[in-house]
Amino acid sequence: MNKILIVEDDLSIHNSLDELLKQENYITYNAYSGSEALLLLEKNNFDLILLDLMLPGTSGEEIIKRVNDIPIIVLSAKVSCDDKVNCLLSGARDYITKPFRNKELLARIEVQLRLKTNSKQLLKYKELELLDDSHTLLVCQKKVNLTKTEYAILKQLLLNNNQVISKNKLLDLISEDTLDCSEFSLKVHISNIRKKIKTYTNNEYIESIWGIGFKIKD
Amino acid sequence: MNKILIVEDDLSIHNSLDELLKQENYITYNAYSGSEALLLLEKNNFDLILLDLMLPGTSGEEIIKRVNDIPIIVLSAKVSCDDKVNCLLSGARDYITKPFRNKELLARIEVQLRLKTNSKQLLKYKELELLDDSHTLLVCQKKVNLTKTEYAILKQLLLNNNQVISKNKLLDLISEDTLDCSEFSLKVHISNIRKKIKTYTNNEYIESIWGIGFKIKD
DNA sequence: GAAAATGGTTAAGAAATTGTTAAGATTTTG
DNA sequence: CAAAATCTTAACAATTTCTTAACCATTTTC
Repeated sequence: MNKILIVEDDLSIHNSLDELLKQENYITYNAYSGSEALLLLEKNNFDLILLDLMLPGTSGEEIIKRVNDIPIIVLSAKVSCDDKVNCLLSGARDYITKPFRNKELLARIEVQLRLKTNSKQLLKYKELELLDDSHTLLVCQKKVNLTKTEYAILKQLLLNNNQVISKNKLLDLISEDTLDCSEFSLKVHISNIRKKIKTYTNNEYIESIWGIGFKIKD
Repeated sequence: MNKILIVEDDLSIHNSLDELLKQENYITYNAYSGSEALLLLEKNNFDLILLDLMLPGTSGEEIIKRVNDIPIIVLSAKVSCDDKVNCLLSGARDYITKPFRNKELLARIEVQLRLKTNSKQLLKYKELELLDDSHTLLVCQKKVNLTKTEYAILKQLLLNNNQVISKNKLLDLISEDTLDCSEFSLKVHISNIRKKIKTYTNNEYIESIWGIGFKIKD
């Protein structure tokens, strides 16, 4: 679920952008002036900013200088080479001149967001996503809190996707992260993981192989 | 010293690109066909690829699919939206239509190379801002004094924004700034930082990941 | 089809980790 | 050197997680 901030004062452009992005399942935030954008930037963590240059309040160029760690795509009617070069050199990642094709905008947005997620280590399977560096599980893009042991178990199952892991092997694999885990508690943990996954989807993910162990359902 | 591979079969365009880049102190490598490009890619480690689409031998589109870890800027006479979208979605970082201004090309090259080197993030997150020189923290623009150790801890957490840092790793990271910090005192410091942040905002910023460590809340 | 074995769920208490506070030790500053 | 600031330690409280155990469901075996 990527969060995109739209900074644009022209209402009709702003609304059509907003609609377009929502159709693509982005979460949009709306600023109609430069100063409003700066306020939102203080409260939220965005994945991308779409930025008009000619804004009431703080100018787009000013915002580029203030923002450092969030990719910015400039959307501007200014077609001059100098404007482009200025923005790109002062920190913008891309510069698209109006009018533009929606498909191209979406593709260029994808490029920037791809860079973010590419650097992250993740285990993905259908609706499940395990973000290793933030130690979180996303089920249908929604955060689910797992305990240390639950996380370790699910990680091993996903690592050995579609392969059966015996209970003993599983216990062995997670033994670095947790001590004293027995077969008794393993089944409780599995049950708890299933319950947590079930809060956001009806699909079963952990399959029991009778007498042997568990695997991720194909 | 950045190494750029130019993949272009038109001799006059190729040569003028080569000259332009050399003037800017880039090291250029030259491929005049797709297959030649692939050969060079096997032997060398480039920082950037400038890629024409219509090539003898392997096509530009094919090369985009083969290359994964090197930023590609497509330079093409194809102006259609579909061509752009195709390239961008299949892995290119940028797409410039011919003819183009040299200055714009150079700026867009800078953007891609900047991403490589500019991995350090600014220490600003939502309502928090760390002023690196004066050892102060701004919470909602208000000054808060941090001690040396507190500053070091928060700095490491913000540098690894939204990523879990184990307690041991954290202690290791701050060991340059402070000696003898144990897990016992770490939790006291975290508690004190939280208390200080709380004087100006009700938002939680430092999250505990049970059994592992801490991270900045998303 | 009944008995035995395995798997699933639940709840409660045990165990481990984290949070808070205060006091004394240490370091820094004037 | 004394005062102030900072850091560490330790004790206790609060919280989260883990294990145990009982009970029920399902599958296998005989």
